[in-house]
Amino acid sequence: MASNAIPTVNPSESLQKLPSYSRKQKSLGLLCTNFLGLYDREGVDLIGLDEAASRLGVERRRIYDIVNVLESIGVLARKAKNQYTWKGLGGIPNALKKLKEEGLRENFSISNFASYNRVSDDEEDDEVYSDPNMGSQEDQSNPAPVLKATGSATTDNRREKSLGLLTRNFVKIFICSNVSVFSLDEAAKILLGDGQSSIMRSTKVRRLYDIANVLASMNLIEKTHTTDTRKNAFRWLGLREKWTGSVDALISDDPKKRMFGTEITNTDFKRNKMSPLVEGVSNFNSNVQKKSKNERLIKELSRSKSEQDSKENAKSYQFGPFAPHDIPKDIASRTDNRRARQPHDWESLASAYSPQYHNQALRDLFGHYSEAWKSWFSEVDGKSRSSANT
DNA sequence: AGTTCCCGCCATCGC
DNA sequence: GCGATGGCGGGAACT
Repeated sequence: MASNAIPTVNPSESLQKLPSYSRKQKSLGLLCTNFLGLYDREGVDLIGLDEAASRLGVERRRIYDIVNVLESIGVLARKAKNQYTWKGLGGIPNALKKLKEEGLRENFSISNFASYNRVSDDEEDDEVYSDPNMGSQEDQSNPAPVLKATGSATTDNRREKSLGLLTRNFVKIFICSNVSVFSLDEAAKILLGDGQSSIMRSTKVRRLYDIANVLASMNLIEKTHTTDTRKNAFRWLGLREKWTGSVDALISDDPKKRMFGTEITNTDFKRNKMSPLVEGVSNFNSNVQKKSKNERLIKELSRSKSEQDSKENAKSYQFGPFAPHDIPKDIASRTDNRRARQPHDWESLASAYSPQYHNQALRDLFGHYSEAWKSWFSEVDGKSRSSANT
């Protein structure tokens, strides 16, 4: 009930005219991008949540959000209170592979989810649990019990709704079905198990937006719309030719496609009120701009990119932003990738998969990932080839 | 007006 | 208790 307090505007700031609040600058997607830009580098092993929060200039609460989905994707692993182990982007392939196996073992294999099957979930970290599969008479009988009304196991109940679990299930929907486009509403419907609708689904959808935004920032999925309806939806991109055209991402003008860490996440004001002082932000900025040995590489990349720039517009597809960081602003905002919705030719894209690094530096940078990518790609992403669906 | 989704209150968890 | 987590939904930005 007691809704938020009143705006409480600091008099000294009131004259700042309440600058145009930009929601985009505070998005989870951008935060995720910056987060990766900050930690996706050699030497990173442990990550403290407090540190991350201050360096990124955001509240701790937001760190929990992205960390939970990143963990589901295999980028991080919880180590202790307030501390995570950095596994890196290279951890994604295995995580997805594992999710697919789990998903197939569960009801996620149902194509199209014609009959939305309930999706209860309960495995934690593989071991410990004796049999998450096999027998299956535990509770398979009931059509769609979902959510135990009883507050018995509050812990389970809570975990059942966790962002992490939701993330994993969301990913499974894509990975395990032969459908690559889902609206969040559909996804919520599937994950909630047919039955009830109401506000419960809208809450779910809100969470899915959060998740989708960070996954989208990593180009694991992208925004589109269902063909039939004009309804907004997300398409699974998976890893694909992630590294092939990294240069694109490096100099992309689109925030969402820009490489990690190229833009500050927050400005000093909040939605209503103004924060007293930017402390964390200035701190963050200096960190992001920290001199990097990659800087030279970046320049080089942008150069080689411009050479083949012209032909790029035609079938341009934004490749993953999995790239280094600390790119100079002027370079970052150089090109105009204001491309219109390109007619996705996923068939050829998939079959045309062939890592072509533009130079030695890039190869060095991404080389250690390529193997895992390739092996994973042919396996997990195989479905996308046979179903150029919609 | 409908969609997207940030913000932060406050219930729970874990010690 | 108390700090760490993170569910949840109000409501503002965006379309």
